[in-house]
Amino acid sequence: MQQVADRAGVSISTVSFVVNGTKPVTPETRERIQEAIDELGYRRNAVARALASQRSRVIALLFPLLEHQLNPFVEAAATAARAKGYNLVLWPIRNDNAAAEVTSLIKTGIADGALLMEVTLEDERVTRLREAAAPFVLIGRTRDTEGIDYVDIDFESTTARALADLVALGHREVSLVVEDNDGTPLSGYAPPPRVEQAFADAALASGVHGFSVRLPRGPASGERLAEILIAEAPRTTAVISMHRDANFGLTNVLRRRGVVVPRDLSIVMLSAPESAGAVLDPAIATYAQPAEELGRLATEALIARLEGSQAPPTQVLVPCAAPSTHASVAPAPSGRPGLDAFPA
Amino acid sequence: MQQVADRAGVSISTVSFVVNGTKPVTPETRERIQEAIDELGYRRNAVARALASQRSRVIALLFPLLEHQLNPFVEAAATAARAKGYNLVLWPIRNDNAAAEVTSLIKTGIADGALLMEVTLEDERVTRLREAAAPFVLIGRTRDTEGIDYVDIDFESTTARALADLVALGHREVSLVVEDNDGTPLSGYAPPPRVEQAFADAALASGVHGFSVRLPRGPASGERLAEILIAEAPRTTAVISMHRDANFGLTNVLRRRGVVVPRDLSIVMLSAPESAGAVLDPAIATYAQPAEELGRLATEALIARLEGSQAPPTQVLVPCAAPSTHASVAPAPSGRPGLDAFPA
DNA sequence: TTGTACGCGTTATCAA
DNA sequence: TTGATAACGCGTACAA
Repeated sequence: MQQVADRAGVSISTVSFVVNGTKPVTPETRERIQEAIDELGYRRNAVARALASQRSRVIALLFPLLEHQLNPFVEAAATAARAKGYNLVLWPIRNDNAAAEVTSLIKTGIADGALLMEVTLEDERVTRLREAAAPFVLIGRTRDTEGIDYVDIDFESTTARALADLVALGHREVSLVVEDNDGTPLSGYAPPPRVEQAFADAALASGVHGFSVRLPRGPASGERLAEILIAEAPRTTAVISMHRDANFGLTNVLRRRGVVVPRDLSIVMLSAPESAGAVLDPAIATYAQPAEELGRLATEALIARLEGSQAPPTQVLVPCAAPSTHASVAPAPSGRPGLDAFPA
Repeated sequence: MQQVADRAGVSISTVSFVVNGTKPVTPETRERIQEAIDELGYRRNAVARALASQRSRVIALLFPLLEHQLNPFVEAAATAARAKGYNLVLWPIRNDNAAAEVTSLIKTGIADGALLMEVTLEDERVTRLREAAAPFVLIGRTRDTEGIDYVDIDFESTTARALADLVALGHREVSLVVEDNDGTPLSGYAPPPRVEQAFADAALASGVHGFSVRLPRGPASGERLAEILIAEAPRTTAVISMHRDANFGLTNVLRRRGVVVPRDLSIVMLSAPESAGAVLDPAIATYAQPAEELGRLATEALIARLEGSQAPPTQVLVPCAAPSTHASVAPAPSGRPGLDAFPA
């Protein structure tokens, strides 16, 4: 602030008046000050402001820990942070001006570091945080993870595990469905291709015939998936799904045609909330995403950095948990006709 | 801090050493200081600490605004707050020590005010915030709302509306299912009884025969509901559901018995996320809870108070939105046999 | 082991 | 309309 004042040839209070609009200032001096601010990239310090004004400008969102209403990841992160004397502030960020958002976050002193959700392969927020020299931890991974702290779901091992579990039951024709984020704001989101690749690798390694489908989000994709399987992979005896909305439509169509899950077709879900499969009939076996664990690990890793840890990057992959129900999984039916043989 | 120091007969820095464990202090003096702290209820000011130590101890959780991963209410609140220069910090709170939590929140200067989620009829957080003289806004309502700012769902009008919509289609035997939170941490949660009451009133007023069921959470409740309806209210031609988990089981059982939705039975959901009904087959008509609007309104009301507004309390009730699909609703079937007449 | 005093970056009061 | 300066509440060299 003093630097701005010097540069504009005014006193520090005048700068304050301009920044806050507290008192009238001549247009000319206001302009000079604004220039100085821009040139220096000055941002008022939120902490000092809070101390001087006796107002933090922070709103607390009190939520009872008993009922899991919030995203479990967020909840775990908030809890882990508080356990270590930190607070978690929500920072919604529009991708189109990640730059400004991130620098302001750090320069104003609001936060010491950041946790990044929904990381894409090339994530601008990462660039900005690095420039700002602010510690951060990714939930997910960028393409280049050199020297970066992250925690992510171990899609590779989870996919291999899911396939292996099916293979152990005699399945030899397995289909995979993932979400297609192309053309959406989430394009560049890594998990779907990662799982596709892992699926292809694991299928090859275990001599399974793998069939892979990408479908956009939305409930319509379930029925579409059924059609595709019937037309293009009718010998499929098991479906691995990492698609939020496909399962309902899929099971509905199958049921109408007389395909019985799991007798005729096994279905498992990958990396979904634990509760996602429970509502279906039969309950879908779900390799549940370790949301709480990721939230906790990420937060703890970040706090370690904030407290000066110079340890090598935390790069943790957590596999999804094994299904708690197996109602949707059965041994591969021998001699089952192709799905296309069931009545339409 | 000075007061603590005086009372303990030491200097202010010694107090700091004790509070932070920065330097060794004789056990005796430490004890004297601790006593003074307790007696005075001293809590170190987080803002001053942040300024002096150059560390805010705040972690930012960066989430892209594009993908609605978080609770829509929370997201809307965070966004509305930032639009007005405030930040939203997540404050998970255990009901069993709401007192300590809330006072520490305010006394440490971390937050200027609070938003309360999952409000119960007698909510200790409210008592504490009042004592602390901190502005707050409820999402929901306590029993006594005298002078309290709140925004809530208008369960009364939404329930009446839902019933009226069914009545207009000729339904005269309607059943309601709500969640039973008795014996759970959420006991004392107001919405279920409110809706029951509104349902009873509206049924009476419109000459409808209303049947009402309470069931605990969990997927098992859907099948239980079906059994109950078949046994106790077989003439029901429409179900109003404000139960998170009941619909899947209900439709599954009905389908197995040959009951066709909506031909034989109409189903609507009350106060659920907009997407909740879309996954079923047919999609369940949903009176969607106005989560974003509540988040925004609550935040704006709180900020108004923080900025000194002396206006009378904001007490807003927002009805749920009309369903965007009606696939699960049809005119009441005339001459349909009782549900108990369908094959088991 | 304890105390003194300065600095953190603002806001706000009062004077000019 | 602008400037000087005292808070704001704490951390921490440095001194004792």
